[in-house]
Amino acid sequence: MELTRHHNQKTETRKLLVFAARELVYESEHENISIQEVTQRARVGTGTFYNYFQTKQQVFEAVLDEFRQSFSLEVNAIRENLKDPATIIAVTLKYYFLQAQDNEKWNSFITYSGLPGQHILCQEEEQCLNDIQRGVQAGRFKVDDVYFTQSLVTGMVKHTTLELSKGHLERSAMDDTAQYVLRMLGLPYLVARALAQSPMPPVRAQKKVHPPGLQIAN
Amino acid sequence: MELTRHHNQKTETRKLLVFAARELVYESEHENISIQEVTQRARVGTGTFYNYFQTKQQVFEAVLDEFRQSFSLEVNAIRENLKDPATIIAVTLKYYFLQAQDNEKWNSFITYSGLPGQHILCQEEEQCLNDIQRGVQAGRFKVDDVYFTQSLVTGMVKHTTLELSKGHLERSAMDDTAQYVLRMLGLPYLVARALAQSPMPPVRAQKKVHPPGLQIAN
Amino acid sequence: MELTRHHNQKTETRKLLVFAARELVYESEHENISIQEVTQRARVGTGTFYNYFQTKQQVFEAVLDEFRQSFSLEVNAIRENLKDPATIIAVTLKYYFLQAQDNEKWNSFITYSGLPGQHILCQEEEQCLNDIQRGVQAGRFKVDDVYFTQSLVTGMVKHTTLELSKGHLERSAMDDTAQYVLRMLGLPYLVARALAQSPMPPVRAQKKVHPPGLQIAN
Amino acid sequence: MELTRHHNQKTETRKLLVFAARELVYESEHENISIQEVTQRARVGTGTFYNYFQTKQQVFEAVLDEFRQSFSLEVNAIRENLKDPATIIAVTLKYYFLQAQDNEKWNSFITYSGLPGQHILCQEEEQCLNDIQRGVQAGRFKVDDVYFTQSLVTGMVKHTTLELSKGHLERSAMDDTAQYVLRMLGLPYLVARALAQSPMPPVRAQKKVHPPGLQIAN
DNA sequence: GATGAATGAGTGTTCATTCAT
DNA sequence: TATGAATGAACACTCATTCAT
Repeated sequence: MELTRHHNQKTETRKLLVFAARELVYESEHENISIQEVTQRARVGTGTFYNYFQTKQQVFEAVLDEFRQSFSLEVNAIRENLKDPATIIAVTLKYYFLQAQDNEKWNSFITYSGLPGQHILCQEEEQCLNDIQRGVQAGRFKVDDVYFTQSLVTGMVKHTTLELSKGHLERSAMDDTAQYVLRMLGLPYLVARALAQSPMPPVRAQKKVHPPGLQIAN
Repeated sequence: MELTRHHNQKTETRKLLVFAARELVYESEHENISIQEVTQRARVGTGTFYNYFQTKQQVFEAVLDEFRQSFSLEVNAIRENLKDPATIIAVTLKYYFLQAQDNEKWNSFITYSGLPGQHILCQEEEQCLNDIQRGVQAGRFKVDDVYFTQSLVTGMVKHTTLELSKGHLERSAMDDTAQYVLRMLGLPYLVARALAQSPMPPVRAQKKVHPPGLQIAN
Repeated sequence: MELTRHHNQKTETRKLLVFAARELVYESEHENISIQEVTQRARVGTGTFYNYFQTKQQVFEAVLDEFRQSFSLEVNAIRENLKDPATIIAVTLKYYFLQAQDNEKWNSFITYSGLPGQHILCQEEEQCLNDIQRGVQAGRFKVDDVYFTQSLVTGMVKHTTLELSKGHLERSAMDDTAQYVLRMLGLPYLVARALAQSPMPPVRAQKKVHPPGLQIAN
Repeated sequence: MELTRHHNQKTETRKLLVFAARELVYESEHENISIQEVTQRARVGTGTFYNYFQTKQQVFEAVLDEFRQSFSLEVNAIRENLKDPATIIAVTLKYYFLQAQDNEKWNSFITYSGLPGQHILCQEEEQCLNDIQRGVQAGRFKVDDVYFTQSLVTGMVKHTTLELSKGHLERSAMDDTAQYVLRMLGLPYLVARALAQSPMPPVRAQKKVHPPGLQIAN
C-alpha cells in the first residue's frame, strides 16, 4: 500500500508535467517551450522535472506517445467493424483528417520541432501498409510497389492535414484526398468517389477533450 | 561615384552574410546557427549584421530566396523548350527531385527550422498551378479541383523529396511519384508511365556549385 | 533486545553508506560525488543519509577514519616486533609507501577534495613523533627540533607518495626517501642506506581487499 | 589608434576579471567561487566573462600565471647577484617562504582547488634542478639522484609553506627547512646551518601589494 | 528509522541585441 | 557604415536538503 501510494503519487506528478507540456504546445505562440515554463504550469518545482525526464525532449515525446496511443485506440475501435480494405482505408484517412483538424497547433509543433515528428503515425504507417497489402491480395487494389505507395499515401495525408490546419485548404480536401488515394490504389474513379464521400460510421459516443483521450487523471 | 561605391560596398557585405549563412547551413551539424557564427564566417563585425537584417530569420530567408531564384532560372531554361503540359510537368518534377538530391542538408534545414519552409516552392506552386490549368484547358488533364490538385501534387513532391533525402526511398521513387502525379491528372496508366520514365532532356551544360546558381559575387 | 536489533540495524546502515562512499571514491572518474550517488550505491533511501550524517563531508571523513584505523592496525602489527627506533621508522615509512601505491585514487581524492586531507596521517604523526623522540632519547637520532623534524618528515612522505601515485617518481623513490629521512635524523649515510634498502619484514599473511582492512561488515 | 584603444579596453576588462578572481580567492571562505561572483565583483556583465575565458578554470589559471610570473621576476632579481650554488638555493628557498607567508589563502586555494597546483612552481622546479646540478658539478653538493632529490626538495618546501600558512609551524621553520635541504645536498651540518641562518640580501625596494606584482592596471 | 518525491537556489554557459567609437 | 565589447535574460540541468508518510 505504501508502495502503491508512492507509485500513484509519482505517476500523478508525471501526468501533471505531460499535461502541462501538452497545454503549452497548444497555447504557446513560440515553438521553444522551456522546462521552467512546463514546471511552472504544472505548479511543480524546477527540479521535479528531472525526477521524471532526463531531457526536455523526453516530455514532448511522452505527449506524442499519449497522443498516438489514444488516437490508435479510437481509430481501431472504428476499424474493427469493417471488412472491405478500401472502406477501411477511406474511413481511416477521414478519421485522421477529422481529429487532425482539432489539433492545428499540435500538428505544426510536431512538424517543425526537433521531435521525430515524421514518425507520428509510424504505427499507423505499418497499419496502412497492411491495409494496402490486404487490398492487393484481395484483388481490390492494384499497385506496382506497395512500400512506395504506402509512403506516398502517408505523405499525401500529412500534407493535406497540415494545409488544412493552416487554412490553406477547404474541408472538402479531406474527401478529395481520400478519393485520390483510392484511385492511386487502382480503384475506378466512381468507386473511389463514392467511398470517399460516404459518411463516417458513427463513432462510439465519447467525450473528446482536445486531443482525443489525453485527459489527465480522472 | 562616391554613392556608387557605397552602394556596392553595402551590397557586398550583405552578400558576404548571406553566403556565410548558406555555408553554415550546409556544414553545420546542429540546427541552431548563431548570428555570431554567421558574422565570424563572413569576416565581418558582429554589429554589421544589424545593418542588413533585423533578425536572424531574415538572413536565412534571404538564402532561401537566392535558392529559389536560381532554381527557377535553371528549371525555366529547360521548360521553355517544351510544349506538352504533361511533359512539362514530368520534366519539372524530375528536375526538382534531381536537384533536391544534392541538397539533403538544405532540405532538412528548411523542413525543421522555424523558417517558412512550406513556401520553398511557392513561386513554383503558382507555376505548377498554371501547368495544370493549361493541361486541363488543352484537354490533356482531367481534374475536379485544380487548386486542390496542385496542392496535393506539391505535397507529394515534397514528401518524396524528404524521404529520398533520408534514404527511406529508392531512386526509382522519383519516376514513380511523377507517374502517380500524371495519373492523378487523368493520364492513362501507360502514358503516365512512359512519360515518367522518359529520360531528362539534356540540361544546358553548366557547372553547378553546391546549390544551383548560389555563387556569391560575380 | 529490541534495542539491540535497532542498534545493529542503525550501525549496519551507516556501514552501508560509508562503504558506498568509499567505493565511489575509488571508481569515480570525477571528484564530485553526490549524496544521491552514495545512497543509490548503498541501496538506501535518499533521506536515510541524514539519519547518520549532517553533511556530505562527514561521510567522507568517516571513510577516512576507517582507512586510518585499518592502516594503523596493520602497521602496528609489524611494528610491535621491532625494537630499534631507526628500523621502526624505516619499516613504517616503507610500509606506508607500499600501501599507498595501491591507492592512487584515494590519495588524489584526499589531496584535492575539500577534506582535511592533511590529517590523513595525523595519528601516525603522533606516532612518528614518538618514534623520533625515542630515537633521540636512545642516542640514535640527533635532531634540533623534534616537532619540526617530524612535520618535515611527514611532508616528505606525503610528497613522495603523491608523486609516486602520479607516476612522476620511480619505485626506488621509496627507499630513497626513507634514506634521506634517516639521514635527516642524524644517521650516517651508510647506515641510513642499509636500513632503507633492507627488505620489509614479512607481513602477517592477510588477504588485502583494496584499501587495507576496509572490509565492511564481518 | 582605434585598434589600440579597443585592445586596451579589452585588456582592461580582462584585468578586471582576473583581479576580481584573485580578490575572491583571498577573501572567500569557501573554495567554490562562481563565475557570477567574479563578474559581479568586477562590475561587469555575466556574459562578458566569456569574451575572455572559455571556462571557469581559465580565469584562475590566469591568476596563477600572473602570480608565478611576478614571483619569478622578483626572485630572479635577487638571484642574479649570487654565485655560490648553495647560497643561491638557500636564498631562493627563504625568499619563497617569505612571500608565501603573505599568501596563506592563495596557497590553500592552489593546493585544494582542481587547478594544476602542483605546477605552481614548475618553472622554479626546473630552476631548482639546475641549481642542484650546478652545485654537483662544482663539487659543492653530493647527491645520488639529482632528479629525485629535486623532487623531494620541492616537496619539503611546499610542505613547510603550507604548514606555515596554517600556523602549524613557527617562523623558524623556514630556516630549519633550508638547513635540512642543504644537508640533504651534502653540505656539512655547520655550513648548512650558517647558510640557512644568514640574513636575506636586501630586496630591491618595492611596495608589495598582496601577492607580489599583481597590481592591476596602473 | 526508513523513505524518496519534492524542492529551488544555484551552476556554467549561450546569444540576440545594443551602442559608443 | 563598420565595429566588437558589453550585456543580461534565458537556458538546461544539478543537488543538498526537507518532510510527509
